[in-house]
Amino acid sequence: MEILRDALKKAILELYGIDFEPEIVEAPENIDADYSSNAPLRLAKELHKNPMEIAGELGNKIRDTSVSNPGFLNFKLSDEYLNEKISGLFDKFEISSDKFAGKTVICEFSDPNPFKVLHVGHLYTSVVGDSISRLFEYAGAKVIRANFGGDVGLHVAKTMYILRQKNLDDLTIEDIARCYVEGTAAYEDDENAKIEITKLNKEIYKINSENIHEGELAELYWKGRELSYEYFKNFYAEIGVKFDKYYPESTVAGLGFEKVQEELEKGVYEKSDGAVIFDGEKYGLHTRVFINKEGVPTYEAKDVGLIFQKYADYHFDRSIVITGSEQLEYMKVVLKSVEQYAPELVEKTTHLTHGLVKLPGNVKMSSRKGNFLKAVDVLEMIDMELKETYSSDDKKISLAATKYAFLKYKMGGNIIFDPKESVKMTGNSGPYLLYSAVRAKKILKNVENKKNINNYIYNIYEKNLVKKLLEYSDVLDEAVEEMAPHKLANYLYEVSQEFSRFYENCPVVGSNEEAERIKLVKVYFETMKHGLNILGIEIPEEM
RNA sequence: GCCGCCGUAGCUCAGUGGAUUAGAGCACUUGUCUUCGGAACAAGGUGUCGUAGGUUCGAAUCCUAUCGGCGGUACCA
Repeated sequence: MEILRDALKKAILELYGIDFEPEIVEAPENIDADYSSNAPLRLAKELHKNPMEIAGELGNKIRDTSVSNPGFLNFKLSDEYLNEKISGLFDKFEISSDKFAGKTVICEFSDPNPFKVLHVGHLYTSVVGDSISRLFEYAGAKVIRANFGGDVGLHVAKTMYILRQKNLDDLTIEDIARCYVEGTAAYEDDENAKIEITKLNKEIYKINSENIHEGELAELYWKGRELSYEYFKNFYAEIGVKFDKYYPESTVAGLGFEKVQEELEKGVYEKSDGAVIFDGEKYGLHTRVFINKEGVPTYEAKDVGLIFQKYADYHFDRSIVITGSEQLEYMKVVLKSVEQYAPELVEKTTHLTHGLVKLPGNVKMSSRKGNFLKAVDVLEMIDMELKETYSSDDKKISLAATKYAFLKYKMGGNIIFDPKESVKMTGNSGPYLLYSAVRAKKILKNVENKKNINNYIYNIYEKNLVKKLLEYSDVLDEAVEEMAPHKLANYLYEVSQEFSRFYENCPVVGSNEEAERIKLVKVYFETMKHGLNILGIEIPEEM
C-alpha cells in the first residue's frame, strides 16, 4: 500500500520534520477500517508526546482516517479508490525496486552427484532453486542456473570398486546406485577395501584430469559419467527446470587446487598432518581439510575453485548457492578462507539452506545405506493419486501438486514428507490454486466487455478480493528481498481463498454487476498466472 | 564439550515487535448442491506459542538462562 505509506510519510515530514518509514498493516476485523499504522506509537518516544495526540494530528492531515488506542492510525479506502486502483492493475506487475535490474545473478542448486541416484531432496532443492531464480528474473536480473556435482571423488571410487568386479554389459543408473551402496559398506567394514578405494580415488582423479580413455577402468568411468548426466537432464526436463551451466567438480578441481596452493604460500591455509587445512577456529568456526594428504583436493578446494570459475565465466553481481542445511557450517569455513584473499567475491555470495526431507516417524533416509525415497518415486505417487481419484493424467496438475507441496514451506527447517499426506489435492495445495484459476479462466471465456458502472459500491466479497489483489506487488517485493518463494505461495493460496468466496457468492456472467465483477476476475486470473509462473507452475486449460 | 538450526492446535505448517478472540490446511461432525465446473463454500474447537526470568505502552516475535529434537565439529559431500 505505497499510497498510504507515502501519504503518511509526507504528513510526518511536514508536521514533525522527521524522515520516517511507516509500516502499514491490515486493520483487525473489529475496527471499521482497512489498514492501520503504528507510526504514532513508534514516534512517541522521539517526539516526547502522547501517541494518541500524534495519531490525531496525523489523522487531520490525511482523509478517511480514524485513531484508536493506544495510538494507532487507521485508514479506510474508498470504493472509488479501490476501483481506480484495480482497473490500473490487470497485467502490469512491476517490481518497485530496481536493485536487480540488469544485474547478473548466478543461482547454484540441485547439485546431484554423478554415479548416484536423485532422491527426494534433489527434487526439493530443484523446485525451490528454480523458483528463486524466477524471482530474480522477475526483479530484472539475468539469471544463470548452475549445477555443481561430483564426477570425481570418494563416492565415485566407492562405486567403481564394486562396478569393475561386476562385468555388466548393459549398464543402468540403478546398477550404479546399487554399487555405491555396496561400495560404501565395503569402505566402512573392510580395511583392505578402504585402502583399495583410496587408491582408486587417486586413479580416477588422474583419468579425469588427464582425460584418459584407454583401459577398463577409464572406459567404465566415462560410460558411467555419461549415463549419469543423461539421467539428470531427463529428470530436469520432466520437472521443467533447465540449467544453463553444469560444473562437474573435475572442471574446477584444478583451479581450486592452484588457488589453495597459492594461498598456502601466503599463509591463508596451512599444512597439518600432511594435509592442507584452513584453521577456522581463529574465526569461531572449525578447521577443515582442503587438500588431503594424498594430494587430492577435497570438496572444500573444489568449492574454492568453483567461486573463481563462476566469476571468470559470468562476472556475477550476486551469487546464490542453495544446499542442504547440513552444509551450513562447512560453507562458512570455505567462504571465510576465500574472504582472506578475495573478499569482494565472498561479499557477493549468499548461501541459502533448506532442511532435510524426512519421512514420518523419524525414519532416516540415507543414500549411503540405500534406504531413501527417490525423486521419481514422488512424481509417480502423485501421478497415481491424480489418476485414481480424479481420473486425470495431466502432468501440469501433478507437477503443480508436487512443486507447491515443497514451495509452501519456509526454507531452513526440516520437512516431514508424508507421501500419503502430500499427495492430497484439496485445501492448501497446488491443485486448489489451479482449480480456482481455471474457474476464473472459464468465466472470462463466457463474457463480453460491458460498460462500467459509475460509482460502483463493492460488496464484502468483492472488497475483500480487491484488497487482497492490491497486496500482490508488496508480496512480490518481499519474496524477492528475502528470496522466499513460500511468501508468494502462501499469498496465492490466500488470494485464491478470497476468489473462491467471491465465486460462491457473486455470480458474474449475466449479472447486473457483470462489468465490474469481470474486472476482478481478470485481475485475479492475471495475478495467478504471473505468480504461479514464478513458482514454476503452469495453469492447465481444464481440469 | 563447542558451534548452528528448530520447538506454535491431534498431525503438517504460516505468523518473527502491534492490538481487544494467536491463524491456515489435514483429520473429525454437520450443512450448501438442477446455478460462471463441488478438486468448492459455510458452520462447529481444541493452544501453559517448549519452560523460567527480563526489556517494552505492547512479546509467539527481542534479550538471558534452561529443557527437548536435529545437523556440523580434519582428510565424505
